[in-house]
Amino acid sequence: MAVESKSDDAPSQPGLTRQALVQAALRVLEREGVNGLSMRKVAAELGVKAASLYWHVRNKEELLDLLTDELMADAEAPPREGGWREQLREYCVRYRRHLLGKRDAAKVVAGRLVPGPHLLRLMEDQLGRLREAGFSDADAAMVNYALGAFVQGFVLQEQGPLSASEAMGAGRREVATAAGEQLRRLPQETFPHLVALADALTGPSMEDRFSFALERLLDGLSTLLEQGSDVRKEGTPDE
Amino acid sequence: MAVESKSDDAPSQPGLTRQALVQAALRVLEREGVNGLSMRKVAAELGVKAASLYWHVRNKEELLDLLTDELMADAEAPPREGGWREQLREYCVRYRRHLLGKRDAAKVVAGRLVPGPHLLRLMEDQLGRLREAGFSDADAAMVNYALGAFVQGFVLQEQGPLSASEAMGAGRREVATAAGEQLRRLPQETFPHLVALADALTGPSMEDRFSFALERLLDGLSTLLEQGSDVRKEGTPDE
DNA sequence: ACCTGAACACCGTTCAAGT
DNA sequence: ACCTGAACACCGTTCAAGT
Repeated sequence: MAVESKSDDAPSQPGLTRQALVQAALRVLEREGVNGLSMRKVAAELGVKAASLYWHVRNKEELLDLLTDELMADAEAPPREGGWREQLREYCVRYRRHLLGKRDAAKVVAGRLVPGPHLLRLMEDQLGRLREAGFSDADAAMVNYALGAFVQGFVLQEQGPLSASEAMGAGRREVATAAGEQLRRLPQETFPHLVALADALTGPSMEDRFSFALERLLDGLSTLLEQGSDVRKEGTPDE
Repeated sequence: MAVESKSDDAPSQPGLTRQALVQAALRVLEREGVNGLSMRKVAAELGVKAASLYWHVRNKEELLDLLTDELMADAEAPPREGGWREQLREYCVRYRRHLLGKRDAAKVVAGRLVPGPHLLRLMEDQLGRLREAGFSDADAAMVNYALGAFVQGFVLQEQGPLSASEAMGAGRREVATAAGEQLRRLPQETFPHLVALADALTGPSMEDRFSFALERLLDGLSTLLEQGSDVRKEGTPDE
């Protein structure tokens, strides 16, 4: 029963830690992108063989879960200044910038709902502000989810290559104007709107598109708050 | 110079077509999911070796681009009934259902902006309705993009495993209530809101979350339409 | 308890060679 | 023009074996 007979003086904790794995994964991600992020490379980054990782982590999925939370480690909540609208806007703008700042972050995070400790910290803060703003508990929870999904979904489009196969080789602007050309060349009779709106469709930057959608969403939340959150009923739209 | 000397009576076009590749890819996707979708399996599905595919397609990315459009082939625009709001709502609801109906569709489509012919058809239709509803050209284009990104982003969360590593083995409801338990167990002092809103956060179904976000967005579009689309200015929020 | 060697069953892609 | 064989350089994961 004397299981702990190892009387080494130095703690000499196992060379590998879950934390170390995640940090290594983070470096590999930054250096090689999500497609280059392999268990073998993470192991190599730690001077160890791939099989070793499986002692600390069930599989790659679990490592990606941990990595997802680590990506949120240095995300910051906005200052508590201005109304709820400014604060929520800043939340989304910062979250977007944060994801854009880490290579392929959206692709790692997307569709991964596991809330790690770092994300919980941010949720706690945002939920507090939503309740203070007057949102009901149910609405606050919904808004919190909606904003997260919104930003993640948006950045995912933004971070993926614009035109897939021809991502490298041409700048974003060039690809966009080329797409505009293509739309304008469509047959007028069957695609009148696409032809007419070619510029409007391909002109705006990702930043523009994000702001647009964000302001619409915030307007929608304004409406919700004005109505009082329990007056609303399904099936009674405005027409 | 007599290049076409093949005088076979039957057209006997090359056994492989891009169309055939895409159809095979679609079947593999449905059968094995996005993780099982490999060039080798697609080739096998066609009774051919993997190397052959590269005659018809630059690489896997290009095949995925084609597949993305094929996934939209049987998507249907909603009936032209009711106001713009009902129609846009139906658009989003149907798009979501359509993606949910095809295995891992969101994961294939997500972040792939290349608009193929099938998507163009839908865009043309939706842009027409947006203009009729009174949206400016610039706004119509933005709304079209925003709705697409919104639904895709949402379904991506929905289609991915709820809790990553433990996706299989427990139903969605079970995982959710377990998550609720976990939230309720957090330290009250540091996470008062998470504890208080544990039910509100984990209770609602994905359907509920989608509807909520969608109605908020539609409310925001209402506001835009009422204001007149060029009155709005940046930097003059409601406080 | 923690790490390795070696293997298994896969990948995407290229390219000379066949027809 | 279209397809194959064979190879290259990888994957994630398992598991007996080492220490």
